[in-house]
Amino acid sequence: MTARRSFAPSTGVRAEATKDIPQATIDRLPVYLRVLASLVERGVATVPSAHLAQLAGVGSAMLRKDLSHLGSYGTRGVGYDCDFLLGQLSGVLGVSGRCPVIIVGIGNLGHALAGYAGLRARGVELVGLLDSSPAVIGQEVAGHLVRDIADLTAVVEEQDVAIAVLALPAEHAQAVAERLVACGVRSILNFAPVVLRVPDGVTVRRLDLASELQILAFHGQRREATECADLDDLDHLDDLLEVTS
Amino acid sequence: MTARRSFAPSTGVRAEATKDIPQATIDRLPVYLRVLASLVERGVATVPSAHLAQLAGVGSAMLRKDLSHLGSYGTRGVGYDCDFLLGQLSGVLGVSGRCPVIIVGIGNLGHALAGYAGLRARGVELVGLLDSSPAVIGQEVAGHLVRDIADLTAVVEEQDVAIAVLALPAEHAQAVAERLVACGVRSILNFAPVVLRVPDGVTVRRLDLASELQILAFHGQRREATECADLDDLDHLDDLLEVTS
DNA sequence: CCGTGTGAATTAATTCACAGCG
DNA sequence: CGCTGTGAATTAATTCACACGG
Repeated sequence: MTARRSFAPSTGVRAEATKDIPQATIDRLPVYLRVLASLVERGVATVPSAHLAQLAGVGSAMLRKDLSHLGSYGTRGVGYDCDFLLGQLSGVLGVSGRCPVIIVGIGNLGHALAGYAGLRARGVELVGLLDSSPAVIGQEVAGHLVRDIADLTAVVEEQDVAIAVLALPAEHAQAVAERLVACGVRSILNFAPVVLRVPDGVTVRRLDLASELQILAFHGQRREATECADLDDLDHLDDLLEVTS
Repeated sequence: MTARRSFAPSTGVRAEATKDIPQATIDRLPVYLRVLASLVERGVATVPSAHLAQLAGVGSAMLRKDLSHLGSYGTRGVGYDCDFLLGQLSGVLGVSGRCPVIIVGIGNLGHALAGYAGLRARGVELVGLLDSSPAVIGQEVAGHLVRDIADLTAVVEEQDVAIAVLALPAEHAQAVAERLVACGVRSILNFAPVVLRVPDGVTVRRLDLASELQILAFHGQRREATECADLDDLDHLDDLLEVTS
């Protein structure tokens, strides 16, 4: 057992709320964070909720409600201090300190994920790549040496890994997930198209290309159906006729 | 303008409901679909909601409520016919007919996505790869020739493309999205970390690695916080003590 | 004034609990 | 008798609308 992750971040954001923040809000914070980062980079000092909301693609009321769950960080009549809010959001999300991530499974997808340069800028640090295939072990990918999955425990403890990304075939995902949990990893991002069974207290998020496409297929289909219905609905003509009046 | 997507799928599932199905339900259908496929493959004929729910990682009440939005497809005292339900779900999602997809941006990620073999089995068909870089155009990737993005309109019309996957750098995503919309594509899966601005009637889903990791970071952090609180809460000892009693 | 923060109202999603069918 | 389908109850999320501070 090595030192657990550095306990309290430097910023003044701490236990405060962190609890009872709605999940739906949490899901949107990364978007706000990214938009803020781009504003700061462009030298914008302060931004009103309406503008920030527009950039994030949400309504301004919702944005204000979301932020109100973290505290009162705005100035009435002005808006939010970009720099300050950026720091607050980072703190709440837990990416203001060290946030070490490993990728397990260095196939096509693992390769691509490892090569995604934007991670560091967004507060998470890639600290290890693991695979079981001798064909990959020992290779260097994105500046990291691919290690044997047999070394999993060692890597997790050395680096105090917080999150593991699973980018491996569906049939191995459950077994690897169990090993991760046994090593103490409690957050898993699963790219394999299976539902992982994990004990309480472990958080899993699943990202599945095919599922997303199927959901989009539904919307596409529904749209065609309602378009058909619209042909019966001649109100559209009013818009055209008003031009002549 | 070429023939629009084949109008009505062969199955008896059609306009029926399709409307007023809650979004949260739609988001879960792909999971049910995959679990059912695996049951059918294993020769299971019929499955009760409790079992199906367990495999899908949801509560049985929710599963039944979800299915009830599509119709009454179960048999009381028995459960659901796997084969039949599979067909119904495919129909509702719109993957029982042709569902042609293109990938725009054949970098590391696009490569990996193109190579994902599971798509066909899940009802969507990869029909084209596009990129703007001469270094990639003309190469064969996953059995498809990479075409010039200048041919976008041609490809979309030839193949009657329903969905486009964006796997390109953030700075190009908005421009390409606009071109897609102009070509008539109304469903976009966006892997770039930007919020796309699209007209009403176009559906965009965003998949962002960094955002997902940040959300997991939040949960990891919150867990540590509550664990600390638990140190004050000595009830755990009861469990240990009971062994001796 | 302008824009935040927030109660109150609305709408969506989940869970409960049980009537009723095979 | 077991399991579906569903109203009713609960809980979560979103939107409204406006009081209040800078």
